[in-house]
Amino acid sequence: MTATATEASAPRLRADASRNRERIVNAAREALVELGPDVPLDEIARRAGVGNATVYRNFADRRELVHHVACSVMRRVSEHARAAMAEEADAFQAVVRFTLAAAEEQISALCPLVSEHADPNHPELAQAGEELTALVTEVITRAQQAGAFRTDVGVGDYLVAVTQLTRPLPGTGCLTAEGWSRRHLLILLDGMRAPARSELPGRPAGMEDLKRP
Amino acid sequence: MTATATEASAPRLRADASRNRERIVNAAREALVELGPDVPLDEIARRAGVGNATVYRNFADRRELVHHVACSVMRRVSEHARAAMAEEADAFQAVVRFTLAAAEEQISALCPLVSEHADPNHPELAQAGEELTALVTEVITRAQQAGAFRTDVGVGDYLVAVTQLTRPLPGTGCLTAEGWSRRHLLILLDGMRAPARSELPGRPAGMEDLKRP
Amino acid sequence: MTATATEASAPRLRADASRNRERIVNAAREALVELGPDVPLDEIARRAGVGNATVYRNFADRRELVHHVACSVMRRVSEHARAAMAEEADAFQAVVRFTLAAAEEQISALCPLVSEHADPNHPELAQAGEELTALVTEVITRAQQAGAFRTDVGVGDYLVAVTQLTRPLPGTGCLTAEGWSRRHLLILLDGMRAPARSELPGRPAGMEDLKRP
Amino acid sequence: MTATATEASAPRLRADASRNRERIVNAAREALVELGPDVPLDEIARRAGVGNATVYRNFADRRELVHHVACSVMRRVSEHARAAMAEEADAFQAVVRFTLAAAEEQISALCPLVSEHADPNHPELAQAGEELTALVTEVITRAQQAGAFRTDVGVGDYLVAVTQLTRPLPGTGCLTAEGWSRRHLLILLDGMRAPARSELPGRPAGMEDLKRP
DNA sequence: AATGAATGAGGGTTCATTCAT
DNA sequence: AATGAATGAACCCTCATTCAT
Repeated sequence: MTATATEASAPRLRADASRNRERIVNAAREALVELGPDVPLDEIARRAGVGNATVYRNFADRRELVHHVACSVMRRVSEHARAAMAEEADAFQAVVRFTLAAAEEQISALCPLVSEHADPNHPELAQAGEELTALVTEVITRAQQAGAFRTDVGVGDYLVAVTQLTRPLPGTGCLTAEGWSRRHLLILLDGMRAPARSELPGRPAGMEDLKRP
Repeated sequence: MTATATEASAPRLRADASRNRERIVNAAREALVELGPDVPLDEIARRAGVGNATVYRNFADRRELVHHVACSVMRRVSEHARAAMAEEADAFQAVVRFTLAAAEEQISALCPLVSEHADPNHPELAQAGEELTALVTEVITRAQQAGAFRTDVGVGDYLVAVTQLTRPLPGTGCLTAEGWSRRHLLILLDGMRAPARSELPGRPAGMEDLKRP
Repeated sequence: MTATATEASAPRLRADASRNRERIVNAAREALVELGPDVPLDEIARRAGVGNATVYRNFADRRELVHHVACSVMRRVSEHARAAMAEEADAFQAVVRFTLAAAEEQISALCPLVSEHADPNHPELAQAGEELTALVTEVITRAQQAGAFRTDVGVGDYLVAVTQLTRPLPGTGCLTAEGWSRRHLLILLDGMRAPARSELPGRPAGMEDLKRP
Repeated sequence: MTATATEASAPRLRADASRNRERIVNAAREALVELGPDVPLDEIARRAGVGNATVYRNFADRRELVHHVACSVMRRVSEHARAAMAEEADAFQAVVRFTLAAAEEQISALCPLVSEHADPNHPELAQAGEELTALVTEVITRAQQAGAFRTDVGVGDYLVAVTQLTRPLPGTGCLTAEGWSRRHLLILLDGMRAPARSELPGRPAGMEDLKRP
């Protein structure tokens, strides 16, 4: 059994099983963004073109599925951060580019899911989060060091505000992301440019302020 | 006075019944903001300290309860708009004051409810919405005419962006409103000050762009 | 207190209370016939123009209300039996007349109620039933003794068959009684005339066969 | 064979699922006849030996279940009509045989269901009804043409009267069908024999008179 | 005495999850 | 391994009945 050898280390999936897994995660992302966090798992199975039990074979429960969807999105957004820093000469322009790219991934639509419907302490999710966090921090810090980004605005402020502005508009499918959110993000970023036009209450929020007890 | 007028049509409520009705609406607002639009009505009843059927006696179904919660909040926010215009000499400062006051009413938490869980065409709700809309438009327009507010930002832009920034942060109770949203709102408003610091794509969104087919 | 004297013996009702009682019984009969045995008591109260609790003040529960409705109808039908025998010379014609009169009282609509929703052993109901039974038996027996009514058909047969034919036609309000049931009753009665046109299985059913264990 | 054809459109049921479906329909027929049209679906599930949700998997709601029960019974009764005409030489005897056979299927118990608890316009139900109607009309018409059946009694009269006589006696399980209804049906049929023994008010009711607006 | 309001138990229905094929 | 079917828990809502005015 040559196959058995590899199975031991990381139970390597059969080709079709692996394909199913991916289709489920993609279907889940779409369905979650479109129908919200309470979308029936049967609906996800239907979109993926598999039986509902197959979802459970791959993901023990909803939390685990959400977990993988979140990891997947975070990794893609991290890529955007790397690309923005590598390819944009102007530090503030890198912030703008990254912000718009992240918005298109609808990363924010997944935030409600993570906190409520997945375990934020899971190592894999934590690691994807930390990597993303580090990259975002770098993007922002560079712009601040270039004197283009207000220093009374922290990375935590940036992340939460951007997330909020790109969340799907309530009673709609999710159309805002495509249509308006670009305008609103740019307005917000204008407000984040140095010099500051007003005095903010409280202190700049860092990443550590996002942790919840 | 004004309250009595609103409910004048009903044959006059008994003292205790009236108290219950109010407790239910208040419990509903809290629960809706805290647990989201799918909060079980039994939970609302529990918080209000009444049996579940009492909720149904007062409000035929979830839609009707949401309807009343929404009307109630809208009226209070309209009051804030009037006060801001009456008491603030500086036109932009009126925008700031109104924005922060509306945020504290958590009006944004109710938007998802109205669009999905109530009938936006109900006369009472429509009227409350129109009154609020007219007032917000006035607040913004005054600031624009004073040369303090970007003219490439419309009332629709303002409303959606502010709504988004004040929505309860997903997997949390709702704490963001109190804590951070003030900072984010002020940053956004800084981005809305004239002169514009960047060029926005698309056209300013007016109130009419909020209507959905 | 001249009034008090009479109250002692049989707690004589105040004029308005007595009127209410009667209105409730009448509303109940109508509602029961029209909407079926599961009609909400609130609907009966509404039709009677009283509060729902007034129904309970007069009748401890649904069973008791049904009880009184049944007694009331039975007494009226008994009157028809007496009148038919007194005023019809032909014995079979007395059967016909009584049958049609009873049908118009919709007595049959109430049978389902009595057996299921009231206590058939209650003295008052039992007595009304016995009186009615005795009268019907007399009507039938006279016709048999006159040689006009099949002797292989018993009073029990007659009662059940007539009851069935005059029950409200299922998915309708109750229209059959008025419209068609006259025709069907007359056809049935034609089948009951002597001489018999066929041989029936079993034995003639008497009143005693209606009792159920 | 015939059964398979009926359900041919569905992608093919698993053996156990098919068994369950049938058990549910049978349990439903029994329970509906015994407890009436308001029988809790949980009771039906209990009798069928399945969980309540299984009923919903097979039949979207009560209406759909009733629909299938009604179709099933109608088809069986149509068979009786065909058999009676094929095997009985005497035309009136065919009426008698068919009537008793239909009674044993307790078809009448289902009438209240169809009109109120199912969609009488559903194609499948409508077709089953039309087929049955045509067959019954033929059975009666043949007897009339043979001079054995009153011509002042229409098919509509026949159907309604027979239906009423075979309905389960109200506050009882349903025992009357087996026990007494045979006697009453035969008496009624005696009344329908030619020549007529009395003059009926109104006009003979045809099938078209059963339709309701 | 009579009312309007409050209640709790129960039915219909949906959905996450488990089981048998 | 993958599927379709089965399940029970939870929610919404109604109604008989009791309570406070």
